[in-house]
Amino acid sequence: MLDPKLIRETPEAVRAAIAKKHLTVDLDGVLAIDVAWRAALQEVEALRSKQKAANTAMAALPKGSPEFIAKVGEMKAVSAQAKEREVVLKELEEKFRQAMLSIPNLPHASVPEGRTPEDNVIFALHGAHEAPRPHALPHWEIAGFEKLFDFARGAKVTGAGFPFYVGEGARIVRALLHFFLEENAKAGYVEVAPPIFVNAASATATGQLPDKEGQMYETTPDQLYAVPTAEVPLTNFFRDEIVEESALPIYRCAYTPCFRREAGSYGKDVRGLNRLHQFDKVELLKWVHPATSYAELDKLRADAERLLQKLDLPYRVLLMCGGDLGFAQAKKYDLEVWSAGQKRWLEVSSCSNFESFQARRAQIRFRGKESGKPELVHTINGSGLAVPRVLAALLENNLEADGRVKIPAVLVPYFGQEYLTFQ
RNA sequence: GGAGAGAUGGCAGAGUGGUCGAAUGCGCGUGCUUGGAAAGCACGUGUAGCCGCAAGGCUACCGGGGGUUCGAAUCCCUCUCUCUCCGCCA
Repeated sequence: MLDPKLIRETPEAVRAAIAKKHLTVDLDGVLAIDVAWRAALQEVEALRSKQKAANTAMAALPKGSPEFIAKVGEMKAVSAQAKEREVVLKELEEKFRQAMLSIPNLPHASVPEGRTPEDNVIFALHGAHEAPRPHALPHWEIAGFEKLFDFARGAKVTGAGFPFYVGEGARIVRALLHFFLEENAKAGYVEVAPPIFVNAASATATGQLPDKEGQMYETTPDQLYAVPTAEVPLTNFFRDEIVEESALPIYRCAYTPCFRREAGSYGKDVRGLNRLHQFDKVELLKWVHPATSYAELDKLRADAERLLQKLDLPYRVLLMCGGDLGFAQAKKYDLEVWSAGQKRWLEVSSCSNFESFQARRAQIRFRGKESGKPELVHTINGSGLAVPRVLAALLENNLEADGRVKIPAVLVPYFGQEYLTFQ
């Protein structure tokens, strides 16, 4: 959510910033609601003020006195009017809130212009993704793949996109998660194991609601949402709290399974491990002082990159253009790993600065030393990392002539073998 | 799942229809005192919205929502959460 004062005082700047995201918002409509709301508010407050004054006067009068009775009669009318106007005020308030929730975050000045994914800027390229890999295959074509990653039985038991990981398949997933968590701990992120269901208030605070309602699995009858990413419970950890300024920045990481309905996806995107309804991911999250948030974003991105470097996987970093930025992000980098068998880049991490957009929805603040007043923190998050696509790249890039997959040296202590043998 | 008790400011804890944004204590801040500190003393100490150039003013908030009333922290309904006992259970 944006600061209402921002759209009220500098609507043209807001309009221009939203245009950079290639989104359309009825800003004039929002401003009109705002004007009506403020008028109604002043009306109601004047009536309440009248009631309060009468209240004080009546307290001093003898209960049954003629003056008292006259006052009751007089105030009945005021009370009725106040009630009536309050209904109008509440309606406008809700309308305004909904309108504000529908306004996207504004992009940072350093975000490049652009409309589509083709307009994203290649910010960095790491590793020799073009090196010849004569044995590379799309991972789902590797002999024995379906034994370790059993999609057929997953579909039977649950549905498409919910595979079983069996034997070496389960162990390589566990090894990757363990590796990620250990590396992140070394980088200063405190590990958290959060709830994997959240309530509507939490999903609203991070921006999943009302914007992406259909993307989450929802439970009945309790109306909880299966987390699409650990970002949601993690960010909400400090919801409605004021943290110590000296505690900032706060670094946390969490492993959770992630659940996404992925309605509308199709084709090559959903083959094999490319896109699942349930997948494992470690998320990095920071609550930071606004003055440091862009430096902290760069650091978080570097932390995520280091994981790919240690796994010796070629990757690139995209700086997302305005049109490809999400609803809530002010700036975003995507990390994409090279998948030698598919000959394409797979997104394995998305590192974003939300500035105060989530913090305002979630009311996460710190008490500023200077002002003495609560101020909104900035939130930053990114994957570190998402398992299935890293695994896909690892399988494809490291496939050898004999059909085995070489395990990266850093992962061997976690996996316990030097090769994945498909046995 | 059943029965009962409870939810008040940073914390503890009063307050059962009117002058209560809320006693008191603790904590915190500033000042006095001191060689310095402690103690003591004095004053101050919530969040948010609206109006205003400002000084300032007004309004809301006693777990959430709704109701009764001229008037609600206080009465009624409802939801959520916490605690105690019972049941069940990894």
